[in-house]
Parts: sequence; C-alpha cells; structure tokens
Amino acid sequence: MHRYRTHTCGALRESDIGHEVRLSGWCHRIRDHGGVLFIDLRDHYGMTQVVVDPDSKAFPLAEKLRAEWVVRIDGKVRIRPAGTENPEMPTGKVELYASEIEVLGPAAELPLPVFGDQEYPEEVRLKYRFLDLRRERLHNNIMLRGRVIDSIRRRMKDGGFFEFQTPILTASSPEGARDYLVPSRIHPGKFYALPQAPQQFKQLLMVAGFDRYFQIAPCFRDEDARADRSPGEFYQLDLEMSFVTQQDVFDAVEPVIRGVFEEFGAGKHVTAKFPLIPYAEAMRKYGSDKPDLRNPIVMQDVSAAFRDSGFKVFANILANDPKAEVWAIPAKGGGNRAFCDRMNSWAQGEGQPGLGYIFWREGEEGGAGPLAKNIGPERTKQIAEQLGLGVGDACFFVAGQPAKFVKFAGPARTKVGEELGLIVKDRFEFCWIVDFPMFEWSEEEKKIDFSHNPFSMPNYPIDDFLALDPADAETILGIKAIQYDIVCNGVELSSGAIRNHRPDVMKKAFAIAGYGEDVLEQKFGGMLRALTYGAPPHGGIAPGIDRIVMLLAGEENLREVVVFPMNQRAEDLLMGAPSEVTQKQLRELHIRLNLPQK
RNA sequence: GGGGGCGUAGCUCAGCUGGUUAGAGCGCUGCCCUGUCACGGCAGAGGCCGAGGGUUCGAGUCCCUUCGCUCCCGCCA
Repeated sequence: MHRYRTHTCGALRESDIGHEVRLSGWCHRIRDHGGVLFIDLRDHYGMTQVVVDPDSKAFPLAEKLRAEWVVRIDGKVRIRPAGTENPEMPTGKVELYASEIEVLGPAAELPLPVFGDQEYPEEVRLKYRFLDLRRERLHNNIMLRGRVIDSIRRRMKDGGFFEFQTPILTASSPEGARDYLVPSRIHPGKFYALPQAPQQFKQLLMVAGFDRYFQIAPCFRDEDARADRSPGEFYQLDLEMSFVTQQDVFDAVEPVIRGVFEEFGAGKHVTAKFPLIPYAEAMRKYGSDKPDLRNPIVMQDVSAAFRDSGFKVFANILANDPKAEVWAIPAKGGGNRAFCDRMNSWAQGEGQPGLGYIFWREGEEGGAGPLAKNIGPERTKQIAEQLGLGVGDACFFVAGQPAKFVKFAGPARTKVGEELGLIVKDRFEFCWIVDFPMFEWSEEEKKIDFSHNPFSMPNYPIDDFLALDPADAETILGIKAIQYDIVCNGVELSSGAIRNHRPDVMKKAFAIAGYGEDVLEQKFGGMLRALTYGAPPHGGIAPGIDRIVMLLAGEENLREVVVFPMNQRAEDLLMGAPSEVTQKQLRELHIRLNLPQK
C-alpha cells in the first residue's frame, strides 16, 4: 500500500465498496455526534466522508482532530445507510469507515477559515494566501486560469504560431510606464529594466524572419494599481505576425478569443463577430474607448435643441464656444423625479455642478422638469423624437467641449444603465476599437505628442506623411494610427497595432512629436538598426491573460485570478516583498541609499 | 501625489440623538449527544473599540491628526 494514499478524496464510488483504501487530505469539516463522528476529508480532487465510531481503534484520535489538520486515514469503503446519501457530492453514495488515522500535519487555530464562502479582508487573505487558495472559489479560479492558458496555447499553435522566450533582464525604455530597475553589479551605475512588454523583442523576431510569434509573456510596470490592473506584474498573450494587414491580425486573434470565451464562458453569449467601432464613434456614442456594449444606451448630439433656447446655461455655452456641444444620455424607464434627482446628486458627488434632465410621465407627456419648461414644448418634443423617448422615460444632458466632458458623460451613461437595470449580464459583448489618433495635443507640454504607441504605423500614404509640415497641427492631429483594441464588457482586453517598419517614417513620426534623430538613435537604436536591414511589414496584439480569466471567472478584481498577488501598494504580504537588503548586497551593487526625510 | 469608503473578539459584523458592566454568529476550550453533511444542546474563555490628541461630568459614538486596508483620479509601450 502506498505510504499516503491509494485513492484521492474525489475518487471513491460504489464500485469500491468493500475495499480497504488509504486517503490523505485536509479535515474540511468535522461533525462530532459523541458516538459517531464524521470527517469530510478534502484534497485537490474532491471530498470524501469518513466515519468513525467507538468500535474503531481510530476513535480516540479522531476526537482530537480539528479543521485543516492534514491526516492519513485507512479504512474500508462502505455504502452509506439508506437515506443518508448526499447527492450533492460525487462520492456521496459511499463513505470510508476509518480503522487507522495518522496526523501528518496539525494546524494551529485558523486566521481564515477554509470552510464556507464568507468574505474576508484582503489583508488577511493575502497574508495567508495559502489558506485562501484552499478555498473552493480561489482554488477553482486558479485552475480555470491554467485551463484557459492551455487552451490559448493550443489554439495559437494550431494557428501556426511559435512560442518564444524573451529576456526578463533588458534595457529601460523611455516611453510608456515607469520601469522596474535592476542594478548591475558588473557595470557600476548601470541598470537593467524588467520588460514592460516584449514589444521590441517580438518585432525583432519578425525582422529575424520567424513569421509568427507568441508568448504567454510576463510584463512589468511600476504603476499604481486598479481593480483591473495588478501592481508590478501581469501576463499577456503576446503575439506578432509578418506580412499582415490589420484584418489578418483580427482574423488570427478573434477566433482564439471567441473560442476561449465560448469554451470557458459557462454558456454565456459571446459576440459572434466582433463589430469594428472607430475610436471617434465610441467616444461619441458611449463616452469611452472601452465601451460596455451590454449597456444599450447610446448618447446623441442634441445641440440643435438647445442653441438659442430659453435654457440660458446651455445656450450660452454653445454661443460662446464653437467646439461646444450638448449630448443627451437617454434613460428608458427612468421617467420619475426620484430617479432623476438621484442621478443629479450622483453627478454632484462626481464634482459636477449638476445633471440637467427632462422626464416624461402621465399627465406631462410633453416633458417635465425645469429644463423642459425653459426650452419649451417644441424643443422638448424634438429631443423626445430624436432619441425615441416617451412617457416613463428620462433624458440627461451634458454640455461643453466633448473632449472635456466625456470623462463624466461615459460614467454617467454607465450609471444610468446600472441604476435602471438596463445592462444585460451573462453576456460577453466584444468589439474592436479601431482608428485611434496617431498624435494628440499635449496640454502639459504644449506640443504634439504620440497618442499611444510610437511604434504604430500611421494610416496615411507614406509619401504624404514624409512630406508633412510639422507645423500643420490640424492635419497631423487628424491622422489615425493602424492601432486597435479588443474590448469586452467595458474592459480593455488588449491593444495592438500594425507596426511602423520603415525607418524613414519612424524618423518623421518622431520629428513630428518633437524628438530629434539623436533621441531616436539613443533610445531605439537597436530597433531602428533592425528596420534598416530588411524589415517585413508586421503587426500584432497582446490580450491580457489576467483580465480574460477575470471575466471568465466572473470576478471584479484581478487578485481573484492571480495565485500570489501583491496588494494595492505593491507589497507581497506573504513573502514580505519588497524588503530591505544587507549593506554587503548594496556595496556589491555600488548603491548608497538616499532615503526621503520623514 | 489627491479624493471617497472602511477599521469594534482569531474571523464576519451590530452597537441609535454621547450615558453605567461593549453584544451576536462562526471559530476556540470543556461537557453532553450513534447518521450528520452549515449537525444539535449546555457552559466558558477571549476586547488598547487601529494609534495619538482634543471637546465633555462622561467618548466605541463628536472634532483634529496619524497609520493601515480598499475603491477611484493622476499615472498606465
């Protein structure tokens, strides 16, 4: 007989009745009836009920067992007495009558019970992550993650992609997020950086002729955390392809993503064909470049209804600023004052002066509320008709420069959708966001800068692009990049682009953004050199693994799908990272600390 | 860096307009219980009410400061 077990805790069935077996596992739950005592013995594979009574020589020890002790139990499998089967458990028709128990690992009183599904504070859960991971929900999430990654690998390989490993210790890159730095012992004063993404490496692999690359790649960024953004490190399905158009990338990636969501989405509806939504349209309709399409609300421009109207606040905004507009957020089913007032207070809590509204109800079919009275019945009717609203509905309005108010309009649309229960859960609504602007006006630096990734190819005839006058801001700010995102349920799942593989175009793009060739050479010399010696047109994308698993697991927070996550302040409470190091270590690295005054 | 929320027993939480000895459930300890599967019953231990300061006859409760966790803004090729 094996030292620890002949079966796992999820294995025993009626066919095993009468056999002498050995199980090892954790005491999940113990029910002591004095004369008879039940132990639910748990391991990774399942749970089996163990019975002990005073006729067994294991009885005295069984009475001493406590939750989460690790034990080995020998005994005979027997059928449960009629009426005591548990149909909830796969092993529920049988039980193990214990003849011998050995304690393999006793447990101290638990700071975090494994049994049950109560919520516990993040701090305790992270400090005792190993206990939290024993709990069903997290345990399942982590296994789901593994299965999702297996499936992704298989799908990528079937699609003709090869998996590569790229360096973890690399060079600091000037663009993007803050780097994690690693001091060099051999080169005093110099540092490696952990890659924010294997961006340049995958492009170099394309230049090297490997044609189709992918990697489940760790990425490191020293930026502050969010619920959907782990501090420090996260994983991407990083991929790159040569000789492709944007459409080729879509055709390669969309089936992988859709397939994974259909495979693990527990039957939830998955978008059959991801619609393409231009960035500008997404901002206009949804107030976001990562719209939640489960929310049916589509905003509209209703400036005409307010221009020169009796509602002076909006009329003046429109009269005084040619860029100003008024947008409407329709709220079907929100046609009562209580709801409109609640939205108004919410807006004030968001730092807005308020949220104008009109609502329609029985007896006031022409529109109710102060705003309706100010603009009059004709204009109110015009709004109702434009948005298809009637009795029982409401509509909210935001005014000003769209570029400035979308940061509020987008969340307002979400809020209305949530409050009115318009968001259809149990669906994965995907879309591609395309046509991102290549450049944007940096208010901070008072100059044109890259809007997103400087490696993206501008969607503009190459000769015309090379001939651009850097002072022609209007034309330049209108140029789109061949860049795209996948968005699902309001979560940005991935970002990608057709890359700029032409050194002359790249030099021009950097020149437009105000960077000289010396900067380009210094920061991206390797990349530039590679593009000089025969670079294929190429492009790719990098879906976030953690976010995919988060959506599939139905979780709101990345920590629920990462085995050993850090907390919001980028601390690992279990391992105690970051930590101080010895003077000797610092000396070897030629580092002297210069700590902030406290 | 900024804003919101939270902080009371090992854990989850209650504790009203400030009022005498701060409660419940789970867990823990002891006793009882031979068919439970959230077993049940009885008894008990366990509290710097995050920390510091203030107001008050009196503070878990009000005010200020500070620390911790979390959510958001900034930031995020």
